[in-house]
Amino acid sequence: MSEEEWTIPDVAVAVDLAVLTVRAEQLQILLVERGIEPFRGALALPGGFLESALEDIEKAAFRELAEETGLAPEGLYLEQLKTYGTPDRDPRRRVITVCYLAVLPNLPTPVAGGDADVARWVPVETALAGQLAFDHAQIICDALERTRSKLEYTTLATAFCPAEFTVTELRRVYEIVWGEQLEPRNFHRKVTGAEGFLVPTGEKTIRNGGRPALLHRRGHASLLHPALLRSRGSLEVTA
Amino acid sequence: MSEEEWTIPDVAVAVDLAVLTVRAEQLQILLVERGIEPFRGALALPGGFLESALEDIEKAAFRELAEETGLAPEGLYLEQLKTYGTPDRDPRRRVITVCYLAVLPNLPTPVAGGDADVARWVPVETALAGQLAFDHAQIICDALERTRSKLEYTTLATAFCPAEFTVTELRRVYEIVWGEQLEPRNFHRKVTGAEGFLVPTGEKTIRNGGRPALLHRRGHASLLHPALLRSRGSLEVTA
DNA sequence: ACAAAAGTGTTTCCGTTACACCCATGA
DNA sequence: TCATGGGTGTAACGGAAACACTTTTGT
Repeated sequence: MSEEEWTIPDVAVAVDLAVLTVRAEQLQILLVERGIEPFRGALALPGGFLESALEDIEKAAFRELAEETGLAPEGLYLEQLKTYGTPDRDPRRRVITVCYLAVLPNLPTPVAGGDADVARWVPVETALAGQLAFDHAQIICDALERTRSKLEYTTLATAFCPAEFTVTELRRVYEIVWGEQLEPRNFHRKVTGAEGFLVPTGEKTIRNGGRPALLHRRGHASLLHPALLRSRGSLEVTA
Repeated sequence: MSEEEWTIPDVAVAVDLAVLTVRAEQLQILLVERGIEPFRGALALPGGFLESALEDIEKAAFRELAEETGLAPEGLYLEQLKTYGTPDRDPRRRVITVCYLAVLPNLPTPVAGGDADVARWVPVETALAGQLAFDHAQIICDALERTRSKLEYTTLATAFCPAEFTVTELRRVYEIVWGEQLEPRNFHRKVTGAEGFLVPTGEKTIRNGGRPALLHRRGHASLLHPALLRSRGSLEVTA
């Protein structure tokens, strides 16, 4: 913090959200269609400016999420992703936006409620292929890489699942987010053997057909050790 | 980005720096002594407000670093750490600060030059034991954990070293940052075998006494795979 | 010759990979 | 009884940990 305190530049602070879920066997992201310029008609991340000079940033993220989606934090995972502040990222004025990454289970209530303009789920692949507002394509890429990476060394994958889920459903999350197949046997051994990852409920489900599968809840662990690594065909630089 | 664009709350945007280096066999951090209230006399991270509404955040980080330390980016590593914006973190007004993590080699020029008030290197342990301004203790903890973690799966450790260094010097970086001893033989095999981590210069040095050691430069790789993991006695939650 | 630090070989251990088969249910 | 998905055992492989000895310099 500098000692001098002259003029405070006129900078607007916003919060944007990259909300991910797995729906219809695809990784999808929550996007809104912009109703005004710039980028009118383009898809954008849900978000908005701080409501007051006293609103906490993370609280603002929760608020925006609730406003845009009508979602209460039921099994919600939220973490700060990164702050984007290139001077020209918004043509109207200087805006820096603190972005959050959120992960939700697939919701029975699609995205109703709230004052949601036109918030809707879009497959990530589709989103990145089209025109996105501002630098939101970059933000989505960063959110994607963060998510893929966190699946390796944390228990984040369970945030994509409902409160009770089967090992196979969890494996599908990994496969869909990473875009690669995993050995069912090895995956099963790994996740059931990892201390604090899963807690068997004792119940069974036949919702996927075939032999009934044991149901599990998330365990208390948030870190996974040793990690569950994806095959290194896709070694990109994040650092 | 929200559709509404009413009043923009009056929020000041600052940049703070957690600058780390290894000096005197210790992990040290660059701190300044505050000359004004609040927290007058306390140690704080170097940083300051954006200079204009058009200054890029990362550029501001570089500028503050140069101003406070007189350092030109010579082998400098800089990455965004996290943004801190609790409403009450600064008693004067609402300030959100985008924090950066920087890593430097041990400098011959301690921290002279510039308009540095009283910027000086402080062992991290000492810093955390004392009174720090604002939420800077938390920021330093986050910087520490990020650094320790990045040593595992990236080549960040070389940023602590001068342009040319020995394998043992690199190992000392790991040992000091992680606070644990490493097997010299296994470490040597690992880092010399890792594709793109080190490039032998062919030169030797006797600066550490004993048998002359081969000198190396940083290689092109920024990711380390497989990772070089610390022993899991200290499993803390970051997620 | 000796002290000091750098460099090398090998065995053991643990976790992952790559396999094929049996089990429990609904149709 | 068959189709569908769930669950298990094991051998081979690869990287990491744990170990002691040789090499090259200065003194």
